[in-house]
Amino acid sequence: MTTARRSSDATRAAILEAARERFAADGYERATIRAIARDAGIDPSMVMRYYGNKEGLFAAASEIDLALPGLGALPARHIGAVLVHHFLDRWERDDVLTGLLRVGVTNEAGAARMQAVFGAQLGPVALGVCPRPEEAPARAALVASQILGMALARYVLRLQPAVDMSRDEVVAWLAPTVQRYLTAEHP
Amino acid sequence: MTTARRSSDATRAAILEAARERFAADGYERATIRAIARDAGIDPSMVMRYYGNKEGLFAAASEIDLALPGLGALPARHIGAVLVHHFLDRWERDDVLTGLLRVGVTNEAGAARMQAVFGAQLGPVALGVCPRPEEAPARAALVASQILGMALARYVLRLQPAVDMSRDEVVAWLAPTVQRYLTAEHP
DNA sequence: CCGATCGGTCAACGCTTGTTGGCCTACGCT
DNA sequence: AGCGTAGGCCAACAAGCGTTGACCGATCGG
Repeated sequence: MTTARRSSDATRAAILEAARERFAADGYERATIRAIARDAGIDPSMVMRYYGNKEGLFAAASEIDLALPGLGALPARHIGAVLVHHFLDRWERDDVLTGLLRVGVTNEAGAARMQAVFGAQLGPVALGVCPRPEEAPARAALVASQILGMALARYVLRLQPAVDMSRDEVVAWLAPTVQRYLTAEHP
Repeated sequence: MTTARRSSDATRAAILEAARERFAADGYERATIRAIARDAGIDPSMVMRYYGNKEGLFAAASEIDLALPGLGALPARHIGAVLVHHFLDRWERDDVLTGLLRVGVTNEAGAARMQAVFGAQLGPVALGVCPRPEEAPARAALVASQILGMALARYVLRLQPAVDMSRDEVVAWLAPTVQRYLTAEHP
């Protein structure tokens, strides 16, 4: 027994998990392929075999589904609270979003991915509830700015007061903001 | 005439300006000392002479004064709008803040600097206008989250709808949010 | 007029990075 | 039993990085 062998898929998954953690913790440049390979318990060259190059690895590692809840059923007045709550959940479940944010700030491809994710997944929600359809993109961007800003302060920069707030407090403060961005009349 | 000589201070300043631009455009790791030196028109070793090492250069390049306006004189009801307007100005005057944000997301020292800047300069403003003094840090963090979030969307990630909004639109949307975070009763 | 000082270059160092290609070996199939 | 193949390692590559120290010429005070 020199080295334990795994199925190809198991190794792929191990690499992906290690990559997600390292991208989230270190950002794109400082998350080295060598470190990721070490975390996954294999040789760096395996990463190249499975994902082509570093960009390809990041592309695979940053695939994400925000899984925003269906909006039709619930009362339109509570949509702000539901949305904020859901985003906090999503952000704390794993570190894919943190990684995406960290990379998106420095890396062109990361920024593009971020645009795509929020555009495609928050856009429809805004379209569904806002008064005039042509305002939907701007309203979605406003919501994104507040959600991303809180995530930035709380999970990335770790501003002390933002970290100390409870989830309920965050929801209580942010929900009315999001609600207004989505449904209020254009000021 | 082989090479034009400058005063020491002029070169220091040239380096600092080049460093600010590169840090803002590329983040900490990709902003290389060699590239900064090239921009400033000198040899990389001069950067070391003047600023010791890369960390020292960044520390010097990220010194910033938010220059928040005095809050005493103006009517307390307009403080949200004034604050948002001022931040947009400050953000667009030069790229120090963009650089600080870009670096703060990946770099420990950058995050610390960001915490210091916003804590020390936004904190007092919150303390001056919020109902209960012990809530000031949390309120300042909330304001920071919205301001930073908009800066992130507009100047770093460049989400299209956020870029397309006029300054007045941004102020109109964000001012009530900031106003509420600072002065409203704890929800 | 001469020597110190100042602004500046040059060449190299040790190291890390992404990436490549060859080789090895255990396993599954026939 | 024997062979192909899949999973994996190893060693090396070229390039780029931060950083160092020796050297050079202009300038300026005595």
